Amino acid sequence: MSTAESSKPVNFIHQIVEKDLQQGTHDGRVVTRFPPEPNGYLHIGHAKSICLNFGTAEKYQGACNLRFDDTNPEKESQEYIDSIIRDVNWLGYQWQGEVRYTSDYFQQLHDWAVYLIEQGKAYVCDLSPEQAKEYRGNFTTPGRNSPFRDRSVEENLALFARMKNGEFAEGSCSLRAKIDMQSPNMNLRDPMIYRIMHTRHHQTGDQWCIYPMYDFAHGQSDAIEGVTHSICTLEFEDHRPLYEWFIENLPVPCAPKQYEFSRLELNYTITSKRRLKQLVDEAHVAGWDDPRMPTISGLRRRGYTPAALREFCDRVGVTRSNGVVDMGMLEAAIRDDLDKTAPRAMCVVRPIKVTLTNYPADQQEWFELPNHPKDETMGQRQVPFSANLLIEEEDFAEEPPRKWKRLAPGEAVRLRGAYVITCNEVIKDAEGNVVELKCSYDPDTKGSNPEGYKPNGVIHWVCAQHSVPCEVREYDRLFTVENPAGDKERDFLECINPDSLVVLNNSRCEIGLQGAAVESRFQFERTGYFAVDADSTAEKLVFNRTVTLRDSWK
RNA sequence: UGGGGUAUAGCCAAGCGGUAAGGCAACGGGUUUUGAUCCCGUCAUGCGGAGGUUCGAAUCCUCCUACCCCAGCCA
Repeated sequence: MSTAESSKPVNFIHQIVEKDLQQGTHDGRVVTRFPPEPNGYLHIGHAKSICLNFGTAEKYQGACNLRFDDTNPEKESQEYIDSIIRDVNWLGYQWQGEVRYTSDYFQQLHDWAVYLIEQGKAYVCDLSPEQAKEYRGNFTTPGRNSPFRDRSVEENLALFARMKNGEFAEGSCSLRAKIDMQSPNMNLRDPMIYRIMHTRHHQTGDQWCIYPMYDFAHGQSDAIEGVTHSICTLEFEDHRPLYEWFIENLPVPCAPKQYEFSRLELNYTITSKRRLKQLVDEAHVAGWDDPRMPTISGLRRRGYTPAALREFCDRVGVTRSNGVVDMGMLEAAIRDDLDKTAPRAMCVVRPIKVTLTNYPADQQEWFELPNHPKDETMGQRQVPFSANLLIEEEDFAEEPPRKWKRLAPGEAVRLRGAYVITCNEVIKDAEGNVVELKCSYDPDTKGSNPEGYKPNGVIHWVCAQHSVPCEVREYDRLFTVENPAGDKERDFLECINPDSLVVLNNSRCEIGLQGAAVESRFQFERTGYFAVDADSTAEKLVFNRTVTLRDSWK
């Protein structure tokens, strides 16, 4: 097979980069940037952008900057900055140099605004927000020129200086680029480039009371940093002509190019910052890092690995078409990773007592089980065994359905890594609930099956005394419908899955898990992948179910 | 409604004029002391629709349709 046949397809952004490299555009440099506004926590959609930007730099020996697009201090905070830095780091990417802020460039941006005024390409407009809206026109009606459009350079310079000096109230005037009020592209109808905002900024304090708009800040910041490929999402497509207008009309050091790709959309969840914030603020979840949240920090706490998230982004691909990715793809990615890397252990989530009537009551033995069925480098572990055991409630059925491969009256199953047992007696409480199973074990089945004998199933178990009490949090998808935010009739909050979290307090895991580190991950055999939650204490381990095992039993 | 985009299987996605990759899901079968993993197989005479160009079209042309984005002093 040739390398061409075996190599993975190259996404359209990478095709552009390769062509640029080939033609020597941007002097052969590849510089990207991940530019979040610090107004919320990063979510799975951002992961796609992070992977694309950092991944592109990595692939082509370029560099990627981390820049906070902090032009609107009203919505931003240091908490968000800290969380974003943490999340990008956790995903395993390293940015070039220091973390950058658009606010680092406020002076330069201001000077360029002055430059535009001097060139007669920007003016101070006294139209109120309402009037400006009216003058802008709409899709079918062209806009009209502002009555302040033809102020002299001198007047504009003076007015802009007074804006900057805090002489005007918010909303009383703004600086606008003089482009084309008739343009079919609304972004070109004399866009606002500076507004007055008497708000303290988390980085620059009270230094400024005028702040640049996104359009005026973004491209120029890219240029300042020497960005070559400015990758953003599709909704900024209409902004590209404006992005280019500023680059062409300002004495910027280089000419970055903007490219757009489609946002990641996942079913059974939401990625709107507004709604995620609402879930947190109204306490529908425990916080931004609640394991049910599609945030990076939530996924991390849920037990997802950076490798799985990166693999997922890779599998999803990069295109310009809007689609909705199935949650199953995300789950497949984490299963693939954890199957290879997570040590196995046994944990009985919903215990039911099993007493071995023919096993000496005072006897105890230890079995040696592999930590991984295929990877012997992961070593072995010791698991204690005695006459008093615990098995999973759902592994016993008084009246087993067809093809049942678990325990039932009169039937035998293997206790994983130990003996084959047979259920002889079912003990119930006053309400008729099964509370204990009296079983007998077969000493000849220790470790392996005798000649010609094979029980029809294998179940997990734990020693009643020598096991560790723990709390298990079974997480499921947060919403019951594919597109929670897509229903005009029903608020997304009404679509929250009432069973998205089930807490079990009587679970017991094998002794070796005692003291397991927060964030360590395990496969609880036959039940799923679990990660140790930060809520764990010395007295009680808390496990989060990351994802169940695939279950093909119907 | 003016402008800008996008349509390939249930979902994501390759393809760039030479006869429809791959992944997820699903469905069969094999191995298995996890109903897991792993392995093998099936899954688009078809590329939003209709015309056209061509020996040959998912790829080029024309028209049509559907969906997404834009009328913040948000990003």
